[in-house]
Amino acid sequence: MDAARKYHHGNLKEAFLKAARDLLERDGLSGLSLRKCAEKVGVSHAAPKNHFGNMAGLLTAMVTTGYAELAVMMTADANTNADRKQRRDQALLGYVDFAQANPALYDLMFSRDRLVQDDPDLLQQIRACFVILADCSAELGWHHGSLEDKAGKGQVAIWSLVHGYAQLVTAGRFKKENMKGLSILDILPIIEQDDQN
Amino acid sequence: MDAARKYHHGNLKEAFLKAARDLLERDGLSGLSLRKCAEKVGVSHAAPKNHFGNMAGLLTAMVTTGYAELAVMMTADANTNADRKQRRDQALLGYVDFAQANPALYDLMFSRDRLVQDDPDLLQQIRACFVILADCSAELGWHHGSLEDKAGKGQVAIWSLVHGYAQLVTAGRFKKENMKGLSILDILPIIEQDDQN
DNA sequence: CGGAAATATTGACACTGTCAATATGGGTAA
DNA sequence: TTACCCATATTGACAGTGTCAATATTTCCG
Repeated sequence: MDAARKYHHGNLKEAFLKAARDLLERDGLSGLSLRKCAEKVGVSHAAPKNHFGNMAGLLTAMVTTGYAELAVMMTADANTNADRKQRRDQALLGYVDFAQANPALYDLMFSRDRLVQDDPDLLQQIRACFVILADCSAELGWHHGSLEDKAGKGQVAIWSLVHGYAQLVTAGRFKKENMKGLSILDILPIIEQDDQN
Repeated sequence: MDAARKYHHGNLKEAFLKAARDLLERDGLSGLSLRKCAEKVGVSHAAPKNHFGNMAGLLTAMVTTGYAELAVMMTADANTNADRKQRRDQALLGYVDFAQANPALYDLMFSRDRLVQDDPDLLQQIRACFVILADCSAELGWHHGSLEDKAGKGQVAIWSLVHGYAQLVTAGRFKKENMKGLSILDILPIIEQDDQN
């Protein structure tokens, strides 16, 4: 079983995902269609149905790979003997880098009505990213109130902050004069407590 | 010139906006169409073109009213002689309340490829909301670094946090066990510095 | 009263996602 | 090899979509 060349076309599924992603970033979500994907790959217009069922299935599969890549971006360079603070910085920087490199896909990853929200693979990849961010919040000196509150509130806070920042930056909602050479790491120290490491 | 009853239908423009918003929250963005709006209002399928030009025009007009309502939600009860902290809390709570009451519209308000991004009315309403949030950041004890940095970074931080929180909450991305009776005001103290008021 | 302008309708077109029916080819057992 | 099955891909069709040009209708105003 050669995974790359089998059946009629080869691994048409991955070809569709690649074509869809190209179209998504080039023309936006409203410029993406199953028929354009099929034409780009060179197959008939109904071919995607065999692999994804429908449009939501294709988008969900594409978004799932997006979360997997996001996790990679957050954990890159983690093998080096970096300390906890460096790993936290890398995760946050990687998160924002991913959003800026794939703005249309990033938006789609938080869409509420175009995805199969209860897809097991999707939920698993989302959870993996959340775990990485949760570790980040644990590295921060964010703890008010009781200790059992800390984990939940800290995770909510860190995810809210980095997601909001990423989405607003990619949407161009901040004035450039305020963002001159600014990064998520420059925002973080404003609102975090004095680091206790 | 009676603004409410003139020409053939009356103020068809507002009727379209109301119908579109109903459909948006009921069926999601992908379930909204110009033809359904027209049918709901009781006019022909091409009638929206006279008032909005195209679909992006309708969505942009609807989103613009959304930002105006968001500003109202953030400044409600501001006439009472509340102190600065109370007004800040009201703005943040109102922001999240709006998102939870209009989740589909709130998502559309941050869409990147379905709106006329440079529409003057839209930009004005966005800026009005941002100003209110900027005042919130000024009320907070968030200032690291030089004073001239404070305004820009604080605004970026507060908008990132509240937008990320609102979107993730409405998307159901947080576990309910972590959100038990939690509000944006419970998240804020975790990451803000000791209040200096 | 009558023309001009704003507003709404009609009909058409290309495009979309989806489905049923059909065709094609590879894998496998005889 | 041969024959079959099944995954895969194609074809044709359908309802629905946004958009546009041409036309019709109503209101406004001189």
